[in-house]
This record gives sequence, C-alpha cells and structure tokens, in this order.
Amino acid sequence: MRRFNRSLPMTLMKARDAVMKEFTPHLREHGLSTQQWRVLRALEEDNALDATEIAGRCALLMPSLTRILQNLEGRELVSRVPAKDDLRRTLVSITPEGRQLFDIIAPLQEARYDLITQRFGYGKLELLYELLDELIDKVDDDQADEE
Amino acid sequence: MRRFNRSLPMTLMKARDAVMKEFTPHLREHGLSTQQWRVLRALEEDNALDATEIAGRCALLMPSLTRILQNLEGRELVSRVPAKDDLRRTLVSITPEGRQLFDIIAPLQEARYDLITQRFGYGKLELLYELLDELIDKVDDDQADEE
DNA sequence: GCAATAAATATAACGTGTTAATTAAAATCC
DNA sequence: GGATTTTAATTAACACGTTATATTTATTGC
Repeated sequence: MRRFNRSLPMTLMKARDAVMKEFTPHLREHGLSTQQWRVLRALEEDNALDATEIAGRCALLMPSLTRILQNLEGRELVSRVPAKDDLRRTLVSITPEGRQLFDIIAPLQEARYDLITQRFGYGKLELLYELLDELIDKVDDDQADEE
Repeated sequence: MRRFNRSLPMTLMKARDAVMKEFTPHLREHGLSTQQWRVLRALEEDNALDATEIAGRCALLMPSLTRILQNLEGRELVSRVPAKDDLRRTLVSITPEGRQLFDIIAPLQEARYDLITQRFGYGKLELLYELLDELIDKVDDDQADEE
C-alpha cells in the first residue's frame, strides 16, 4: 500500500495551506474569510454577476455562496437586486465600501504572490500551473471512459 | 492585477477536487468523510497513536480531530484509552470493525490512484509531487527572512 | 393559455475549519 | 513538595462544505 505521506490530495491541501498561510491573517483582520475574499475579487473584476456565475468563478457551491452573500450584504460590502429580465436571478454588485476594502487588501495579496514567486522561482511556478491544469483536465471524469 | 483564474490556491483546490471526485462517493456510501478516512488510514498504518500525532499526520486541527474521534468511537471503528504513563494523552486504535471497513475501501482508493497515474503519467505525477514538496518547503514561513 | 418540467436560489442538517477559551494532567522551579 | 507554567485534549462559537429538499420563477409541450 502506498504510504500515507504520498497522498496527492493531502499534498495539494498542504501546498494550498502553505501558500495562504501568511495571507489569511490579513483577511481575518478585516473580518473576511478566504471564500468571502474570493467573492469580492470576482466582483471587483466583473461587477453585477448573478449567483450561479459567482459560484462557478469562485468554485463555491450555491448553499455556501448564499450564506456568504447574505453575510456580505449585511455588512454592505455587496448589494443584490433581482435581474429585471429573470426574477429568479439575483445580480450581485460590489459596493463602494466593498471596493474600498478590496483596495486595502489587494496589495497584501500581491506582495504574498511576489514573495512566493521569488522564493519558488517564476519558471517553476509556471510549470506547476501547467501541470495542475493538465491534471485537472485529464482527471476530470466528464470525458467518459471511466466508471 | 493578476487575473482571477490564475489564483494558485484555487488551482490547488480544484486539482484536489478533481483527484478526489470519483472517490469520495465510495466513502459516503459507508458514511465516511474524507477526514474520517484519513484517520482510519493513519491508524491502519500505525496503530495506537495519540491524538496529537494523528492530527499531525492527517493535517487536521485538534478540534476537528476531537469530533472525528468521538464520531468514529461511537461507531466502534476506533477505540480510545488513556495512556498509562501520561493521562493527558489518549491512545487511539483501529478496531477490527474499523479494519474491516478499511479493507473494503482501500482497493477503491488504489484503483483511483492507478487511473490517475495512467491518465496523467507516472513521470508527471512524480514531478508534481516534487514541485509541491518544494513549494511547501520554500514557502513555509518558519525559515525566517519574512514578515 | 395552462399544466408539466426545468432552472435559480434558498433552507435544512450534519460534519469540518478555525480561533479562542477551558479543563485536567505533567513538568518546572523554588 | 507546593505554586507556576506547559502541554494534551476538549468545548464554544461561527463560517464553510456537502447532500437533499423546498421555493419561486421561466420555459416547454400540448
């Protein structure tokens, strides 16, 4: 049996933890979870998205996103209005307060990325991205011949 | 600003999701979470570990592990006894029932790994492990010159 | 146009992630 | 050897992950 320390999911998780380790405290100082931050980032990049679109971009499931949006709306970091042409949809926008918070945190995130790039090496980082993208693609089971 | 789709933490997370996607349903059929499975695996490999040791090997925080062990003990998949030489410690062992469940699930996990290895390639998988280990090592901030 | 179906969100329920605080047992230090 | 500090484990509180279910609005079929 393969040894326990050669678990790919655990290694991926540890890598994620290591990468985020010095950044999440900044988020917590502003009362944000990493998931809430992902949503703010997505909205800052493209405003007025519906919930399903946000869930896709942020890799969140709808029940989680519902709670996150309720929370962010309560703190007036985002606003929600029903889409005029389809009342099932809710269009979410980042508020000026939300954008202001984003502007505080974004440079800290950039600094973290710069440090990682410097320590690990730009080329290796690119290679890692390529490998991960390929792994995701090839292992994704929506390409039949499995099960 | 770096585009959102080039988020390293999210890419790592998606890779983990992709790798586990076809395996977690097997766990759920037996009422196990991935974290509970990690604990069973660790105990099957080395029995009678204390909680702190398990937390380390399984990359779990103690509060999560406490709940997991309470759950697994309630289902008699593991047993707990205080360590004789240090009553603060609890030694956890996998029960015969736990081992039996392990023996059912382990081959399914192996099959998943084999499929991934075959689709992604052995060499690339090894390279990915190396890169991830190096990333974790170099980015881990317990090596000073940071903050 | 109206019933049946599909789609977008939201709720419910339970387990985990995370930080802080608590309890109980060693270990340390005088 | 008794007070202080450390350590192992638990509990508390709140947010997220996940599956199943419910609700509301669009769409489809007839």
